Amino acid sequence: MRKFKVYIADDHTLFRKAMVNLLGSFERVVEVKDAENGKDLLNLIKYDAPDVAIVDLQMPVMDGAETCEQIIKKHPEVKIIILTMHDSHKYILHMMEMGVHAFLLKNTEPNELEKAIYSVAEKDFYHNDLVASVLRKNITEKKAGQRPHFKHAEITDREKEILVLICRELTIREIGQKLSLSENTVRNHRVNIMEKIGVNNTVGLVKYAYEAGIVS
Amino acid sequence: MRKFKVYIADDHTLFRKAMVNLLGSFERVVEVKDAENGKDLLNLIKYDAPDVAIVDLQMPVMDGAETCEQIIKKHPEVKIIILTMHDSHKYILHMMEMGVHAFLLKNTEPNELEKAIYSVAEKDFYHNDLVASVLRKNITEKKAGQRPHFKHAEITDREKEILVLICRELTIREIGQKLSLSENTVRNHRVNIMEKIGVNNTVGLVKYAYEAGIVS
DNA sequence: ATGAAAATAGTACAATTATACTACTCGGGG
DNA sequence: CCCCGAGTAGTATAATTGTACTATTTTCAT
Repeated sequence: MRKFKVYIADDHTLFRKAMVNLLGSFERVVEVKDAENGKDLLNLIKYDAPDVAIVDLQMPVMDGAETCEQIIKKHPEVKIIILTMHDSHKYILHMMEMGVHAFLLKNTEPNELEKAIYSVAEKDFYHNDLVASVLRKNITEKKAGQRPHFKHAEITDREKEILVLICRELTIREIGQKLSLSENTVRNHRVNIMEKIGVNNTVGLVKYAYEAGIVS
Repeated sequence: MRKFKVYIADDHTLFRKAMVNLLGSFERVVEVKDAENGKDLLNLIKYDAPDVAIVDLQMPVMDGAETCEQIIKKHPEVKIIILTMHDSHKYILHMMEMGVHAFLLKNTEPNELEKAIYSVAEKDFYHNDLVASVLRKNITEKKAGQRPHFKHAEITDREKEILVLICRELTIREIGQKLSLSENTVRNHRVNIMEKIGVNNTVGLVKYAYEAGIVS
């Protein structure tokens, strides 16, 4: 029976440490290390690669998506399990395309996590209801053929910067002043973000920022 | 050396179960029970009261604030520790007034949680940096005397209902239609919410909803 | 039964956001 | 060398939100 090395990245220390405990109690897990953000996780991996990396989607410093992209590029042998609070279909699809190996909500049972670890380590993928529903939704939406298919374009650094300021309750004008930009430019960035993430008002922007871990 | 019974309420099963593990490993904790929301926690307490209840501020069904209010009213002997992801000064002050015994961010170290448990169980309160900063801020704001002092009024059920719909990206008009209300009424509720929580635009509303656990 | 809080509805105007375009510059990859 | 995406800036208009009030009815607790 193979045993596995597992690393976990999450910015909430209490959750992370508690998870380290839990993971350590799994029979086929032999070693657990933890990191408080994506950057630290990458450093750990560079030094000594694990079988499985568990990554919180919501993290500051380097968010889950970027972290996974790096891991997949530099260490394709490491299997990735994404943990997320919100079942945000948007990224899940995007990250499946990137090659992530499993998605779990933070309200799953510990034994499902255990199954998922063994599954990704041995069979490359863990297929659960969450993933199934995302795939199904994707199919039906394609059939309906409504929107221009949803650009899975990443939002750029500049756009992210502006999104952060929007979430600090600044108006377009104030953001323009702060960044020494024309209000029109800021407005354009804002519109571009909204198009990329597929929303059409401020509420959608803020929700995205929360769910992507760009704020708090 | 007294030993303590500790209950925890959190809607994220993985976090909760991991915490049960962690709590069980503390020397002076003899019994741990968990509930996935405020209602269940109250039932547990009614049946057999613990020394300390750890409550997540962000929960559906019955949110942290309401849960604490009930516990304090019906079981004043139970000490309460609030766990929160966001260091939202707003509620912390409000909940301190209610009589909650400690506040911890989810990114504190496990041993701080352990200290906090023993402190609230024996000395009624655990004073940390988070609490200190809230108190300091409260003092300075009072001195500055800017806003009409910030009503710590609870938002009502109707207001909460409307806030939820706002967070579903409905406009005032759509909410009015959905609830069979005049747009003006919805607008008024919206304004009242904003005043109560001390924000002045949509972004603030959505952030509050997230931080209070009213959405996702 | 009486006062307070909550819920309802209104008017009017200011400010901001949302939509829909065009257009120029710059740097990097094919 | 040329194209493309990112970043910048603009115009114009519609829609929605934000502010500031008044006012009536309902509901609930003392």
